[in-house]
Amino acid sequence: MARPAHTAPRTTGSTASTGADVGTGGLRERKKRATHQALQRAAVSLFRERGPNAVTVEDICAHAEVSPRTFFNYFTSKEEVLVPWDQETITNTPERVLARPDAEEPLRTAQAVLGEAMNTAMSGSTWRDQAVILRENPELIERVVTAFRAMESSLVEGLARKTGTSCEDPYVRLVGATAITALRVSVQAWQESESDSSLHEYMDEAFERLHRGLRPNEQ
Amino acid sequence: MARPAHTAPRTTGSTASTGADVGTGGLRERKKRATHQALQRAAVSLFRERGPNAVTVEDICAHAEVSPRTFFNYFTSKEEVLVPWDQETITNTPERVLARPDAEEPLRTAQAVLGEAMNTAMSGSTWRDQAVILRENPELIERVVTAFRAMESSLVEGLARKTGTSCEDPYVRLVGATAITALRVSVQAWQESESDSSLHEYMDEAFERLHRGLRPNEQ
DNA sequence: TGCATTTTTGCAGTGCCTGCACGAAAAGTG
DNA sequence: CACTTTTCGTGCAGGCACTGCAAAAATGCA
Repeated sequence: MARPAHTAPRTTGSTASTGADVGTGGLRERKKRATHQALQRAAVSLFRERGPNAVTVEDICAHAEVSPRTFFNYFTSKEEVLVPWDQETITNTPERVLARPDAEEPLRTAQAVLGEAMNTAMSGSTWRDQAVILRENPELIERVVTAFRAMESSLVEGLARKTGTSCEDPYVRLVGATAITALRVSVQAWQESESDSSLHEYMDEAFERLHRGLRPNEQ
Repeated sequence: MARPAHTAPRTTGSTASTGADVGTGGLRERKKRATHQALQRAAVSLFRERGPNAVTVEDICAHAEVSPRTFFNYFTSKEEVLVPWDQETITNTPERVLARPDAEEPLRTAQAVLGEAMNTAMSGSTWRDQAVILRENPELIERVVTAFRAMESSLVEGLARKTGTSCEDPYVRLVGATAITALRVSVQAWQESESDSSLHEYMDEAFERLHRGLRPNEQ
């Protein structure tokens, strides 16, 4: 049930984005990135082939050519390979919130910051497949939500600092939680639409509705 | 990971509320209710004593005096004992949505129906303890959210029928998801406040903010 | 009482996930 | 280049959640 902090190889500085910055850091850094990526690629690939239920951690590690034990040095659970954001993006969030204009309404700020975050996520090499897996196995969203919650906290922290209140402030919390929810709904709608339209269009629509107090469309 | 339907004893009609209707139905019905309740009580009680991590299914069953196997005839997971709603409440939801005035805005409808649902939940004998457990172990909320998702679906279905659209309609989905989120935030705030004020006050505040487009308090 | 149905239980098994301790690879040091 | 220190990969041993299956017990009904 509860997942305590694991003994993951610490991320010593520098970006940990999957795609970029490949040559940065020492040998160690590079190897860690390689292992992480290998595991993620293997997992996502197998998940798509057979469906997540039919893939064991052992399978993943066989493909990634590491010991099964190693998997849990990088991910706390089997499903964590599906989270769209890296740690960097999450920890960055408060700063990015503070970087927004002072006069901006919190909901708008959240919209903008989450938009940026999704851009980062979508530039990852496995995003497409991840999206397909989540569409075909909606149950998994529950598990992935843990990562969303981390983002929510980060968002709330930023908003709290920006508005000069605390993270426990009900208003700030509500904005954070609602924004994440809007994101979730948008991603889902976007995935189901097999669409040519971009995720951002769905996000804009959702946030616009929120901003209008969720009133029904006057037509 | 994914939790397929389990082989639970079928709930043949009649309410399954923990407290009320104790004498209804045949011996079988009563015994089933008794077992369910015994398991839930035992689990909640042990969770409070030792913390959920230190309680095994075996422990729970020992206290409830049933076989460990039986636990999973009633609950699909260890944490399911913590969900605040019974199946009845969830399946009822679409009807209750339709019973609301035609002119009412969807967000208001959601607020009203969730309010009723929480009243039912709070009348359960284990609610107080459940609330404490969730407060002390916020990680568990993630798991319990599964049940919230079921409620969300039910809510969306009702709203869709009420407004003459489909369950896939983005607006209806957004309202449902947002309402559940507001509920979650409200419950959390209420729990943390050690308060004399009622949950409904927190819910009203949250929904009012939503209705106003999450704009910051003009002061 | 005898038969059909439902629920409980034991058993055996799969697989996630953990702590621990050891060896190897890499980094820092002189 | 040796020498120490840190970090990472790995094997092992084990706990525990959860599942399907089939026998056994309990209940409902004629």
